This record gives sequence, C-alpha cells and structure tokens, in this order.
Amino acid sequence: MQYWLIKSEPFKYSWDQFVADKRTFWDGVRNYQARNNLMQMAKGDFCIFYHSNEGKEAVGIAKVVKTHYPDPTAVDEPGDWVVVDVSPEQKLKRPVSLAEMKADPRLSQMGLIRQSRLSVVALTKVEFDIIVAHSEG
DNA sequence: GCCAACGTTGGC
DNA sequence: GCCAACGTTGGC
Repeated sequence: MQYWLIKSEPFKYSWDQFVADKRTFWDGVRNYQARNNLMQMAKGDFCIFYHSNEGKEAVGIAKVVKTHYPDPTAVDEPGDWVVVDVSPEQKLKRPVSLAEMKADPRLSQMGLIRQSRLSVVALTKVEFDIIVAHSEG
C-alpha cells in the first residue's frame, strides 16, 4: 500500500466535479517523474486530492481503482503517457491548507513542499496520516 | 503579474 | 554530452 498526492487546478477539475463523476481517469500528466509515479500506483492506494493555484489546500481522499494504462488524451503526442482511474473515497472534514502543511515540521520533507511543481508526488504513510489528522483537528 | 524552481530543447 | 535559452508550473 502506497500513498500519493495528486494536484488539480479546481478550475480544470475540482473535487466537487470528481464527486459528481464518481470516477475519473487522471489525465494530462506530461512530466516523466509524475508519470513514473502514476505507473507505480497500485489498486487500492490512497491519494490526497489537492487543489493547486486556487485554494491551495488538500480537500479529499481518492482511491486508485485501476492501475495505469495509456492516456487516451495523448494518443497523438510523442511519449508513452499514462493515466490511472481514481474514485473519491472521502472528503476531508475540513480542507488542509498549504500554509498549514508548511507550518508542520513533520511535513517539511514531503514532496509537495520539496518539489512544488510535480503534479503527482509520493507521500509516506506518516505524512498521509498527519494530513488527515490536520483535517480532523 | 512577478518570480523561483525545474524540465526540456537545441546549438555546438 | 554540455550548457544556455526558453517554457511551464505554482506560490506569493
């Protein structure tokens, strides 16, 4: 079991849209590191759903329901890009802001903060649990 | 709107 | 294969 954080601009694809869809394929990744992370995702892995730009906060938890397959939106593009299927697991009781995560020294090493541009980053179970704890605190 | 960080591209 | 130039992302 692994843990991840996936970023989306709410303008492009918001948590509410995700919940309405019940399931989506996570497309648009055009970065090799992020793609490699997608390829490592296993069925049942949990992902923190993070709103970038607008909001800048973790808003929910998604679950990987299908492992990687070719990105249907990238068939005409060079490179082998992939997507995974994810479903909403639960909404966080309250969003956890980036400022709050930055303020927690236990999260200072997490991928989101170390490499803020990466759209799919790995989390440790500890980091995942800390974020969830913040949302309940 | 600016800027920092980082990835990608292309000339050599 | 190196490195400068450029583009993109995302926080502020």
